[in-house]
Amino acid sequence: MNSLQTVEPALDEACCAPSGQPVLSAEDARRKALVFKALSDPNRLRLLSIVKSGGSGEACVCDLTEPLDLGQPTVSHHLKILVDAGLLHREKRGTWAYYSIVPGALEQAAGLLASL
Amino acid sequence: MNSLQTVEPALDEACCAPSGQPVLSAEDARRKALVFKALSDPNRLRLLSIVKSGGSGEACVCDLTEPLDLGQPTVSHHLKILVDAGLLHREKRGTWAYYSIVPGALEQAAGLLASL
DNA sequence: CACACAGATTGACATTCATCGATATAGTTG
DNA sequence: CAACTATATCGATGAATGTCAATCTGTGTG
Repeated sequence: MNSLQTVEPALDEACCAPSGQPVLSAEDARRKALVFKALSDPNRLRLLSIVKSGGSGEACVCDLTEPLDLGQPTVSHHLKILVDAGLLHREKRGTWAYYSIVPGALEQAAGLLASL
Repeated sequence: MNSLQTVEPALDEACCAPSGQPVLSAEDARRKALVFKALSDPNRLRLLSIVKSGGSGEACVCDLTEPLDLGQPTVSHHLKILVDAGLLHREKRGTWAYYSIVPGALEQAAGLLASL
C-alpha cells in the first residue's frame, strides 16, 4: 500500500480547477512532475512499449531483461517506479510477476499536459 | 542553432512506424525521454502553466522569478531546458526576453504517449 | 560615456538517480 | 526438507541535476 497513485488523485483536483489564473499550485506541480519523471527515462519508455506491444498485454520481468540489455535488479527497479507512478499494474502469479499497463493511465498522463 | 528540437523531428520517424512489434528503438526512446525529462520538474511545469495562462500568451523572465520563488539564474536555466525541448519559444524584444508556448508542442508531447 | 537593468553564463555544491553486485524472499520441484 | 528459480531489496558508486552566488553581455537612459 505504498504506491503513490499519482495519476489517479491528480484528476480530483485538476478537473475542477478553472485552469486559468491560479496557475499550477506547487503541490499539483509536484504530483504531476512525478508522472513525467517516471516517463523521463529511455529504458522505462521502452519497458512501457514492450508491455503494451506484447500480444497478451502483459509481460514478466524475465521477458524484459534481455531486450533492454539491463540487469534484472535494474529492470525490477524501473518497474517499481512505473508502478508507483500509477502507469503499470503488477500481478504475481506463481513464481512470475506479470506487468500490464493500467487502463487509461497513458491517456490520463497525456491529459495532464492539456490541463496545465 | 543548438536547440535539440526533440519534439519536431520525433514525428518524422514516429508517424510512419507501425507502432506495433518493433517496440521502441533505443534511439526513439532516448529522444522521447528528453521531452518528458523537460517536463519532469515541478518548477518547469509551473513555468509552462504561467506562460500558458498569461493573457498575452507570453511572459518575461522577470514575471516568472517571483511566483516560483527561485533565483533569476535558476529560472533562466529552466527556461533554456524548455526551449531546447521544443516546448517554449524565446523572443527577445529590447531588454526583455519573452517566452511563449510553441503552438501544438504540448499536444505533440501528449501524442508521444499514445504512440508508445 | 557612465550607469542601471534584464537576462544569460559560469562554477561550485548538495541532492537525486541509474546501474550493478550481493543478498534476501518466496514459490516450485525433486 | 533441500535445491532451484524468479523477483525484490540493499548498499555502493559514478553520473546527472537543481540551485545559488558571482560574473558577463547587451540594451536603454541620464
